[in-house]
Amino acid sequence: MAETIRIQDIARHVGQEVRLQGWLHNRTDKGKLQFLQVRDGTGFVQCVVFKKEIPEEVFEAARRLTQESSLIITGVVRQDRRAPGVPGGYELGVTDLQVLQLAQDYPIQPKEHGVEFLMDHRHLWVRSQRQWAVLRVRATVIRAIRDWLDDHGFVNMDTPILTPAACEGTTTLFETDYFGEPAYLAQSGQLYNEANIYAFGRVYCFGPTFRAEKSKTRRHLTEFWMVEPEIAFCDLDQLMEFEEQFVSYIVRTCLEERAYELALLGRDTGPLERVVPPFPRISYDEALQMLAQIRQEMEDEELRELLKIEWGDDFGSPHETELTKRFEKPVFVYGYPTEAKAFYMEPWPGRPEVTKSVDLLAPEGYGEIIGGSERISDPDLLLERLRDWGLPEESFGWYVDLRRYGSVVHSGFGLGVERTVTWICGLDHLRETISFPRMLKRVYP
RNA sequence: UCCUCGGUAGCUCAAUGGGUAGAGCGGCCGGCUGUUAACCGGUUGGUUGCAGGUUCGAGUCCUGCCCGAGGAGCCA
Repeated sequence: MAETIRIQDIARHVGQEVRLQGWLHNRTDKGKLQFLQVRDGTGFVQCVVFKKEIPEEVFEAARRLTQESSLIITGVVRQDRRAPGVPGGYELGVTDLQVLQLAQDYPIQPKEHGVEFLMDHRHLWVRSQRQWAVLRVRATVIRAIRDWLDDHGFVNMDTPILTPAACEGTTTLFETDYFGEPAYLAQSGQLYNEANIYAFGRVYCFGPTFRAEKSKTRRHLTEFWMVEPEIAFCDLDQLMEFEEQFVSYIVRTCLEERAYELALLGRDTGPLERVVPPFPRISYDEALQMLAQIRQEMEDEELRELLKIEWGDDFGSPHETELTKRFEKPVFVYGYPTEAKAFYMEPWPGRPEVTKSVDLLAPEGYGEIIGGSERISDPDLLLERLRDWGLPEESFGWYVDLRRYGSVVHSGFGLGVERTVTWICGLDHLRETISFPRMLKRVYP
């Protein structure tokens, strides 16, 4: 009996009779000649059925196949540059076909659909080529993240998802019942990993993060994945070096391993090829000057209004988008105003109104994919900040403790997986970068 | 929460100034030996988001509501 192979390995079987197990993705019927596009999870391949080459009942079975029917198909692999698929250029000259289930009325057609319809059918939409490509890039991004960190001395140290209070005390949290007490779904593991670095030096947590913000934009999910490395004996400059090496590795891995997928998505990989260290670094103050300049040259009245900003304000999406359009690589913006950032950030030496914080903005208008900072290492300063921010000292007792027993300079950052995948894939909305997105108006399916 | 746009066949959309709701795709039947979202012929298909109002007559005008999309704020 013919060997069962996977489509991704098809190039190694030219001239052999093989079996594929999969689903009918699409078809073209030319009468006595049929083209079946079959997918098996690892790729897409064209299977060609000639009436005169196979028994009548097999030809009839092929003729009656419907979109998404499950099947086992046997045939001889041959090279043909006309054959579409991933990898393209190979097709199967069908000799036998076994239909496992004939699908009825599959709702998603190979044509344009609206977002609402597709999201209602997300459980089926993931089968389509674009979604398949995006989600495979995501898997590669995640593996690249772990590989790089594991190879650079980081210890994976996952942190609790059920937490007693806001880590940063600002954004809205999802509340849940914890045996009669309120508990909240984590929005960051950072504070816990600031404890873990004192045991392991370099650590990272990687998991889902929850924000109950009523954000209704193309760059927000209520449940998203974030990797948060935290590093002992690391200041802001060293942090930026980590970040640019890290991000460059992720991008390069996708270029090397997901070339088919990026091509299928129509991604221009030119801008991604340029993602190599060092990345440009500008201060918040310089960024404000650039924005002022951009505003002056801006013809669009409405956009000019949106780009208004005063010293002390954090950037909004329009600011990030316009800034990053001016750079060919991801760009670091460091030194944000203290009042716009979290309580735990180390003040700039000699400028208490500025923090040793840094965001990494992805180019081509994509904007923030990383937020990070050097953390306060002095216990008295930290206590002062807790008071200034109006946070309950007793809740942060353990956190202040970390500054009492061998405190060291340390830094860390959080990278948003979905935003990174959106950028690498060149998408205009991050909802396609996770298999079942959770958004303001979406918890089904 | 605010601003803008939208909701008509399974899907994507059309329908003059208020006058019998239509096309493509899909499905079904038939044809075709190189298709790439094939093509050709036939056929099937509707509580126009919901409720009320104006009118001889409402997909179209008015009021309220529901749902979705894009953006702002907030953030990764």
